[in-house]
Amino acid sequence: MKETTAENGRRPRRGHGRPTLHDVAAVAQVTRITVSRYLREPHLVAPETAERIQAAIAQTGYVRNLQAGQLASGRSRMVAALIPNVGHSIFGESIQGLVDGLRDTEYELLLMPTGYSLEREEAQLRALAGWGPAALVVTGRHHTPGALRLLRDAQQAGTPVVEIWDCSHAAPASDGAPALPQIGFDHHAVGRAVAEHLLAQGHRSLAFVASAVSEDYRAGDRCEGFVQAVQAAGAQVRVFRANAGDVFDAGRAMLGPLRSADHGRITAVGVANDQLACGLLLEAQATGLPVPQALSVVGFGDFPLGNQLRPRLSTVRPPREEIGRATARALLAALDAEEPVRGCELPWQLIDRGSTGPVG
Amino acid sequence: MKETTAENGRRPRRGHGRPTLHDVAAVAQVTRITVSRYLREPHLVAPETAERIQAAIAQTGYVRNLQAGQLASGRSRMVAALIPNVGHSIFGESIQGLVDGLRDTEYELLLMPTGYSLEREEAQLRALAGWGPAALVVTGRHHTPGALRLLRDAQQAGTPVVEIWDCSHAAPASDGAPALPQIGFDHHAVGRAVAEHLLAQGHRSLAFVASAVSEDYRAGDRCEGFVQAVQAAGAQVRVFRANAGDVFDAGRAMLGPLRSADHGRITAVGVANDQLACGLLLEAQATGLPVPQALSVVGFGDFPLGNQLRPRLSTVRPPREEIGRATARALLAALDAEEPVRGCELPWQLIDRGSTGPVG
DNA sequence: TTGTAAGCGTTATCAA
DNA sequence: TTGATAACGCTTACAA
Repeated sequence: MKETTAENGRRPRRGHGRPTLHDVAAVAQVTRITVSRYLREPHLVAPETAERIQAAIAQTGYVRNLQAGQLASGRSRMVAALIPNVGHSIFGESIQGLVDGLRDTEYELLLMPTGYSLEREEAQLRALAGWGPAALVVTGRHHTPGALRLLRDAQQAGTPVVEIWDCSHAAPASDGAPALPQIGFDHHAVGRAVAEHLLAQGHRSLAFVASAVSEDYRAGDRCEGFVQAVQAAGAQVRVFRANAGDVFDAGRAMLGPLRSADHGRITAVGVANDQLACGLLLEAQATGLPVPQALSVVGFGDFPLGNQLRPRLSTVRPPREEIGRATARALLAALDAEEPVRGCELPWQLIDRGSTGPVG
Repeated sequence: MKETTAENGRRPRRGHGRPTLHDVAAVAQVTRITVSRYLREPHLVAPETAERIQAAIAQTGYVRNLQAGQLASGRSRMVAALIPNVGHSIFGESIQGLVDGLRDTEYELLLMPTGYSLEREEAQLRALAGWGPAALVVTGRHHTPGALRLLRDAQQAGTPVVEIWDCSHAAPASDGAPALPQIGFDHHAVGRAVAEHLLAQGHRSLAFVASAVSEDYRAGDRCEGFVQAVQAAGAQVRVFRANAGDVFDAGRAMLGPLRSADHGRITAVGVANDQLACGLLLEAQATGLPVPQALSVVGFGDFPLGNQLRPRLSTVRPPREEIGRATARALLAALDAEEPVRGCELPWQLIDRGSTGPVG
């Protein structure tokens, strides 16, 4: 049975009624501080004492109160990560990497979905401030001015802060403040690479299918990079924006407009993500349009489905899981050294499969 | 500029050096408790005082320390949810529902992925105990004995606890303890319904493709229900287990064994999930096997892709998002009333599309 | 409507 | 190796 501070089994007016350090100390016949020390630095406690304390903990069913510990020490063990959509497979693997990297450390991961809304991100950050997280992870480099202020404040107070899934070589913010550390890759470069790959195959009239989620700024960067590379090469490019709703249906629905635009001259298309691209491929299949003979398609994300369709979808494989792992490593290092996070650029890969080919 | 407690700008030996209630109170020329009261119950503070406090908060840049508040009040505002795989679309929507349901309340959601491992679940619960969460959400009704003890202890201490994604009418645990409240549906019944649907179409030789994730007990329940219903009808049934690895490939790889088993007599198959089922459909498409003429296929999950293939995949639509919403509602009600969570069974739906048909 | 006193359960600091 | 003391920042109970 548990020994509780309260006389009867009911919950006391204050506190939770569960055993505290005090209860354990009483049973082990030492003082609270010795028990606390045993929990934090067992080697500083005499073996016999440690044994008594161990027994007392088991007997009382004591559970350490992390809240109180954090208040007293001023250190938090909570790493907060703000992710647009935790259910999205692409972020799911990064989260998995973060979780794996943080496992067996003293830190816990607090995940908050922002639903691709910068306003929600700011609100979450504000709520988070009261929890005093040990470190902050946000997605992307776009934030509201308020959110940016919160992030900078946290950083200046010594909290490691990092932006993931992005790595921009663009100029720093207009206010001259240094950019936050980033762990990810340059989406603009991805867009350029996709375009250059298609241009090298002889395509001169291209298109990009943008995401329906206008606040997916990373997809926006890829689109921009694509467009700039095409224009730099003196070729034609048009941008289409996918509809909201079922993403496969949205992809399917793009085929018609793509075919009829520019008098049917478009021969290659970059797509914001693999799901849209798969929709496009499925529709091409259904209507008998030969891919890549009539239209080359490149997606983004390397979702498993793309490799199942015929032709297989050419795509870009982002370092999905590695972003999470690298973030965990960088955070732990920063926490340990009491330094800012050291950001890094991670490699992505253009995978040329059956859905792309030379003009003709 | 910020007013800090510390004289210089550096971090003090203890504390975080940020403004506290005390600093705000000094500026507003009241005592701490009045500021605290203003934050919790503004209507109990005189309008003029409130105004001064408001200004003082803005001036100092004060952020409430939730940790300290929780320690003092003995109440936590953290709802913890243990989910097998946050990146899985099926759980993603439930999480979204939970988030939506908890938004604009005083509670925060702490998400922890367990990776379908019961051991990890127990470890997470143990770590969580030190945080004193306000409520606990776990996935499914299967837990290690240790985890079950932690859940029961929490429940008895007044913490709302709920199992989601399951709703079993099976007998309670062998130790006679009452089952934990559940919000979800009966997977056994889903398996039975799928089998009965196929039996009603005249199929007499059936199969079930089980998940490669053996710790997905809910898929196991569906399999069991399927098998029992077939056997109860006096028909034949075989169970195949999918390979690990790419889930589409695993589904594809099942077609051969399914066709060759039982001298090629199997005419209908239930599948653990839609991804496997889509793999099966893609392979049938690739090998020219007519579906449903030669083989009827029913999946589970109603993933968007199933509706894109031809024929469209028949499936079961689980109340994905509704589970999250209902959980949030039930938790808030339980927290409010200081009662155990009221579980509930949610409806699912068998969706008959093109991949199933009568024998022949 | 505001204030005083006394914690909440832990840890940092320094002394023994 | 152990302990006494004083925080950490906030809230409850009760008094004025």
